[in-house]
Amino acid sequence: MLSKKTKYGIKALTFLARQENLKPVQIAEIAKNEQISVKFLESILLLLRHSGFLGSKKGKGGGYYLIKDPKDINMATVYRILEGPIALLPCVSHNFYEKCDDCIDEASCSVHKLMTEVRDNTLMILENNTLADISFNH
Amino acid sequence: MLSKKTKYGIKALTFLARQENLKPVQIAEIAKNEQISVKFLESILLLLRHSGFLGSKKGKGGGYYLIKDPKDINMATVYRILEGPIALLPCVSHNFYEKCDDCIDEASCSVHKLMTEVRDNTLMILENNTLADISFNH
DNA sequence: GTATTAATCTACTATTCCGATAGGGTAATA
DNA sequence: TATTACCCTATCGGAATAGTAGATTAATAC
Repeated sequence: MLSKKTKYGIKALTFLARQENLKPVQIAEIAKNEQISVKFLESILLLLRHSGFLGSKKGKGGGYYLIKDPKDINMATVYRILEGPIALLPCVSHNFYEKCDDCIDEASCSVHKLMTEVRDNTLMILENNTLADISFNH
Repeated sequence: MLSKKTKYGIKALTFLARQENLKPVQIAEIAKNEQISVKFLESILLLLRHSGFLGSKKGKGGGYYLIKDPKDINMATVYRILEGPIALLPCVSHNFYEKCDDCIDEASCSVHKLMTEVRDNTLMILENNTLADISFNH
């Protein structure tokens, strides 16, 4: 299951992508529109800023804004930053690989086989979607 | 991430599918071969029995055995019983649907849109795989 | 230069779930 | 009738999630 952190993060990015101008949007405004706890959203936006998606401006008229074109924001990257591994098992993950304690041979592991297939497909979908793709109807 | 319950459950089903005869296999034997805690596996096998995949025999020479042909055991069904919803969000799930508290309109929700695509694909893969498919090389 | 605004940072808390464990009960078989 | 092995209930520590609180810092407006 997707964590609320990821869900809220994607919603916030979408909200910013849908802004008509590039003026900073306050945390409180995003939180109100997307029904998210202000403080929780705060920590998510900070993470997205540190990850290079958002810029921020302090003081009056401040807030957060996208520093990349939504067309250039890949949802696989966003997913990995907010949620973590795309794979459902560490032994199937590219970026977060870990060997199973209980598994002697990955090649003969039925779970590994099935989850690799799921992973490959999910990754393909996330990589083929940008923030622009999911934010606008076309 | 996949729970150990699901991982162990699938491994146990695979172990039983790979048996050459249909004699009951003891919990302890499966647990030893797959490196699973006996007591934890016990609860998983019980669930799989209640769900109609396994039969059991008590007393000496007892144990668990498949009561379906591995070709007829669909991995989507297994996944739903062990892990729960296939969808990453309740609002995207067919079998476990729940409306989001924070979401006013699903049609315009970017997360909903993306996760629906992921779900459809994952479901397709799980439905196209049987226990036989993942247990044997062909 | 002072007040206001809004992001930043640190720390804490309540709740839930997971994985595992313990121990006795019950039914089938030899 | 003794043994084997499944069946059932209860519990528990640890980790993660989601949210909360409060103080700090930086930018802007007057």
